[in-house]
Amino acid sequence: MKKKENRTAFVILGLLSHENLSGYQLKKQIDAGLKEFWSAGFGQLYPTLKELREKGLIEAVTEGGNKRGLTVFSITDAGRAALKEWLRKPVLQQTVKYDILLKLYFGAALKPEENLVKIDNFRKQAEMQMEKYAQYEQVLRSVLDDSDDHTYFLLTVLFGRKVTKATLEWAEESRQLLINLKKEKKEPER
Amino acid sequence: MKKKENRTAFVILGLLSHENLSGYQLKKQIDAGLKEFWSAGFGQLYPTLKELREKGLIEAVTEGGNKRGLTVFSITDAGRAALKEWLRKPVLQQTVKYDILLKLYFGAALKPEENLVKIDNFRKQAEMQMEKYAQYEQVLRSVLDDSDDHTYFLLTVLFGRKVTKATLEWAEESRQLLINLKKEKKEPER
DNA sequence: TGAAGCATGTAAGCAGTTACATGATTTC
DNA sequence: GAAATCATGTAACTGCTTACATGCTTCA
Repeated sequence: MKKKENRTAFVILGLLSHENLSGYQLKKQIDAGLKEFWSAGFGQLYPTLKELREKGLIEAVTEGGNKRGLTVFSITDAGRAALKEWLRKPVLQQTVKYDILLKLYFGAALKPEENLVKIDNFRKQAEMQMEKYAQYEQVLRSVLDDSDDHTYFLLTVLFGRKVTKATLEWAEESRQLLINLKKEKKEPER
Repeated sequence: MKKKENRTAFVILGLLSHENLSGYQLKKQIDAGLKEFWSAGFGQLYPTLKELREKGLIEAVTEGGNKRGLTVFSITDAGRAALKEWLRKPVLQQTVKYDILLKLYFGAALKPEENLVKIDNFRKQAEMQMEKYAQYEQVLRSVLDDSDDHTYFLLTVLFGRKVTKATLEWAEESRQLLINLKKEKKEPER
């Protein structure tokens, strides 16, 4: 049976390639830097850490005199090799599952008004997202020359910004289409 | 324990609200009309159909004189009610997991050239996508007044088109950023 | 002293994927 | 007669989420 790649394992390896971290700190890093396109719970993180350790891809280092149970991990040479191998594998096209599109596809079962509310909520979320991206971008551009990493971080932020902006435009266009649908119902067949 | 909503079940209910279908036909409909934002395998479909039947949300009808084992399903009133209830539930913001962003986030571990190839492959896929969306859009606009459904189908196509176009712009901008990174390496610190 | 945050972990369960098995029908 | 497609289903597994358990530290 073809083994699926556990992407969480590679996210851990990737973050540990930047700096040594504990499980808890990994979670925080993911929530801070990757939350727009990745998420991970403790229930996934801790077992994966254990697995990576057994495979010799990471080690527990517990630096700074073992302050109450904090287990800090570092990546091994084998870990770095595994990370690079994964990074080099071509990215397969994947179906991105959007709940909003799923519900709109069957939208004719509801009134246009109800779908308009859905689109409006989506728009509001996207607007809040845009503000965050603008902040991220500003910060990253100001430290862009400090490290190659920053350019790559910026790429992911730019992606989010562009895509979110596109969804805002879509929301406006969709609003118009649904308003037209409403009008046709009021004055049918002309 | 809070029960997760089995979205595949609602996709089935949604499609059956349009017309009666067998498991095999459902798979084909999903691959044809929803594949840009949803996918489902037989291993998920058949057990879910069984479950929906046990709950009384769908019925086996086997119309047209039972031609060799073809089991056609229809939605019940209870099924329609369940579908509407789900459609009305607000859509929660979800993390959309993009493998390409994950890999680019850790891109500094590779050479800029390798990441450029990644972005270029992504761009090519997006370009092919765009052609499909253009075709879908043309067809749907020509039959827009035939059914309310078509407006809602069009919304999902427009979403795909806008977002894909945004990713194309992003690919171009990203290319430039990585080319700059390459140049800086050749003439460092000036 | 009590809340918030730090820190690690387990158990249960669901969604979804992959591979496999089986056989009928259609088409070249 | 072979290949492609139609058609249904099961078994095994993985990835991930949710809920729960536990205890320490910091700070108002």
